[in-house]
Formats: sequence, structure tokens, C-alpha cells
Amino acid sequence: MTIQADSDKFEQQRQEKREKLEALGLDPYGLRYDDVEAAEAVKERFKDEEERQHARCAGRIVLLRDIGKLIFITLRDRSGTIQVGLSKKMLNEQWTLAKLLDLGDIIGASGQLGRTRTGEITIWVEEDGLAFLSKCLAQPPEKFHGLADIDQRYRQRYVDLWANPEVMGRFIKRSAITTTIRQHLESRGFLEVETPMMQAIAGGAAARPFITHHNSLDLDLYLRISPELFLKRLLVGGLERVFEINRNFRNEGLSRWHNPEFTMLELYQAYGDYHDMMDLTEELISACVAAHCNGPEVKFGDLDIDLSGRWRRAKYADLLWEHAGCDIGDLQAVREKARALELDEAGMDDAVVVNEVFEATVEHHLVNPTFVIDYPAVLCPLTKRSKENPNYAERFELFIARMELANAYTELNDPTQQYENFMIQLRGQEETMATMDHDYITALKYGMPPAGGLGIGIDRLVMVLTGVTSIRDVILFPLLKPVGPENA
RNA sequence: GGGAGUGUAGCUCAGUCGGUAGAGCAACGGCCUUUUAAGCCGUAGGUCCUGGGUUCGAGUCCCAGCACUCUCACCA
Repeated sequence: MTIQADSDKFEQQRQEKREKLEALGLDPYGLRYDDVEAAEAVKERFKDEEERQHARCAGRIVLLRDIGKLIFITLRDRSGTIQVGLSKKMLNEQWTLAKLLDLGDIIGASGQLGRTRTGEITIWVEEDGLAFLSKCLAQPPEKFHGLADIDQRYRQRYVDLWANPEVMGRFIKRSAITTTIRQHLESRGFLEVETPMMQAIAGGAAARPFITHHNSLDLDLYLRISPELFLKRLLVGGLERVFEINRNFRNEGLSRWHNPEFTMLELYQAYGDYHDMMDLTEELISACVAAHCNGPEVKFGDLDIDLSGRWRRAKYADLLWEHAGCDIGDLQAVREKARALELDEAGMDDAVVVNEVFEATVEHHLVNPTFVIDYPAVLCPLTKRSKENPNYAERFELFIARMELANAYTELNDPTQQYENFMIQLRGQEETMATMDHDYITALKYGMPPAGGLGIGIDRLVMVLTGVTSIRDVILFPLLKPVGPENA
């Protein structure tokens, strides 16, 4: 279902209006329109200053009230709305045009500012002050409820954005959040880089990749599941502090928390470790909260989340003890707990059972920001092991609102150890198309500085900071199945 | 992939026990110079998601399919 079909009668009617405009010598798809001021900025500047002022705005007609020889329009641009008043007496010849306006048309309006009886700030369009910028041929959605059908909102985001102002606001905020992150990182000497999205070896994570094909090389390539191994090559090259904010692609199921393509911030800091990454994570997210949220308390569905202060840092093993009641070293007890949770533990490796129990018992308690630190080393093939206890890896995951939001390590820079870990990881992972990345090992042989590395899921961060519980509401065009012509 | 739910006018939604398809907004025609989801009078608008089946008769009941939502599974 789309809003309008070619044969649509509404479109016919609007086409006729378009032809009337053309008959009057007007281009219904107008030219450049200079010196446009944001609607909200106009209202702001007129708020205190009541003297005669001129204004010039452009935007889409979202409400239209025709009361005879006077027309009131609510004009929306990306800043908000402003009322435009058109009067027959003031417009003279252009009054004919005013009467041809439809909901959804994009117009320019210039004239003196004034207030109506009820105090609404209004641009009273002067003679020749009305410009047709684009005729809307499709029927706009209902003015009060907007576009509510979720499927249609995602498929026709171009309508959703102006029909539902909070949607536009959310995506503007998303952009502002990544800007804040970039500024923060650049001020700390990080360099933004871009690494391959198409990779011959899909490494840096355990996930099934998408496959694509290069024709003239006759070469199968993978869409990256992670930029990690390339970014760390840059540490070998000496760039020392690098970050990338871009898409990863994972060929997995869809859910409220998963879109097949999603945006990650990944960064690497030479001579640091995972403690630095914890501090940096806290700083980055706190900076976003300070800049883009109304206070550190945010609502997320039914959850109230407090993002203030220093966040809890809790060891993986301690959390397991706290919520599952078993000692991570007591595999008997862990397997018993797994059976009690009705997990099918019989065929699983010990470490997998531990992690399953952890996920089943601990994660849903992690509502306020919590750094889960010191993961079992076997779960972390790219992470340096803890000096005090080599069974654990210097890794943390940050949970907020029960979601995994960030993942960071002290990076493993020993090529011999890395090679062994890859070999272990490759066993029994045919499905993920995992292949040994020999060049990465070679890179490590040249020497990679000790480093901290961090990944933050930008989509999920935006979810938390905007309070929406579906990842599709923070992605402009989430993946949907195409609608066949028989369903159109 | 499993389970549950939703799909009716351009949009938002009603539709009783199986008996002629409804409202508001939008549209079209008319009135109206300070409206605020403007108002008043009138008109028009339907592949009831698709395809089968049951029935004298299906928007409604049954079967299959499609899309979306929730949920489970998958998922560093």
C-alpha cells in the first residue's frame, strides 16, 4: 500500500490545479528561494521585538484554514512551524494563486510579521510575496493523527518525517549526538578514518556476513561485520588514535534491538587499556546526555534510567554470583543452574554454559549503566588476558536498559597468541565463514602498540537517549521486506 | 524459523449474532477578513490485504498465502 496510485482521483484533482498554475504562467516546481529564515528563529526574534519586521520562510503546508477572503496556513520547516496569513486585499493578483494552495504544497512566504487576535505570530504575505516551490500531487495523511501505520511510516519515511514532527526531531537529535561524539573525540586527538566495508575476509566478530560479488575481479566479497582488524592495522601504521562511525552488516534475524545494518562507533587508543576505555565511554555518553537530554534521568519504555554520576563497574564473576548464585569456578553448580533454567547445557562447552547462565540471570537486571568487566578469556579471542588471572580477559561490556551498548578491550597485540586464538575460534565455525586473516597476524608481527579499543552501538545509544524501544525508530530506512505488486 | 496479534475510503478508525459498507479528517461545490484539528450547508469516494472454501447469503466463519507488530529462537 502506498499513499497514492497513478490513477488516484486525488492526484487527478491536484494535477488540474497544477495545470491551472501553469496556465497562469507559473512553474509549480519553482526555482531557488533565497534568504530563508527558520520558522522558529522568526518567532524567537519577534517574541520580544514587536515593531514592524519582515520575514521570509519556506516550508510545507501542514494545515490550511480558508475562511473566505482570508487564508491561514501552518507552514512547517525543519525547525518547526510558523503561521502564514494570506488576505485577498493584500495579495491582489496573487489571491488567485492563494486559492489554489493545497495541503502538502511547499511554498515560500514573505511579508510583515504580526500577531492575530489570539496572539499567534503570523507572516502576513505581502503583494507578490507568495512563491510556489513544489506542488504536492499526493494526498497528505490525516492532519491530526498524522501517519500512524507503522509499516507505512517506515516505507514512506519521507512522509513520516513531516507528518509526525517528533520523528523529525528524533533524527535531528541522532545527527546531533554523532556530531557531539565526533567533536569530543577530535578534541582528544582521535582521527576519523574510513576502512573497507567490502572485505575478502569478514573478521573482527563472530557473525554471519552478507556476501556480494565483484564482477570484473570475479571475486566474492563480504560486507564487513566489523572494522576492528583494519582499525588495528592503523595502530600498527602509527596513527595511534583512530575512530570510525559507520555501518556494520550482520546476516542475522531482525528484532527490536537488531537491524541487519547498524552503526557502530569503533575507536582505538594506543598506549591505553580497557580502563581508559571505560572512562572514555562514560565521558562520551555523558557529554551526549548533557548536550541532548533534559537531565540525566531518561525513560525507556517502562524503565526509568539514571545516567548520572559514575557508573557501576562490576566483575562478570561477581554479577554471576549476585544474580545466579553460583561460583564461576564451580562448573558443577553452573551446569546445575543451567538445567534449572531449562537451558540445554549438555552439548555446550563450559564457557558457553557460563555465558548462557549469565545472559539468562544477570542481563535483565542491568537497567542503569553498568560496566561488566573481566570476561572469561575463552569468550574473547581478540582481548589481552589479565595479568593477575589469565583465565579472564581485560574486556568490558556496557549495559544500559538491559541492552549491550558498548564493548571494549585491552587489545591483544601478541601475534603468536592471536594466531592461536584464531585457530581455536575457527574450529566449528564454518557457518560464519570465518577465515584466518593471515595479513592481520603479519601486521601484529610488525608490532602493534598496546591499546584500548572500544565499540559503541550508535543506534542503541540513540534509542536510550531518545527513549524509543525499537531500533527501527532510530534508523531512517530500516530493512523491510519489499512489497510485491500483488500487495501494492 | 515457531507462537500471538493486526490488515475496512487518501489518512485515523468503527462495523453487534453471517443479512444493503459507516464516522471523523482530507477531497469536491457553496458561504465566511483574525482562524488555531476553524465553522456551517451540500456532494462524491470501497479489490473490506490476496486466493480458495462453507453458506441462499461472508468485512464477519474455515483453509492457504502476503505484509507489518509483539514475542521466542538465531545473534561477541
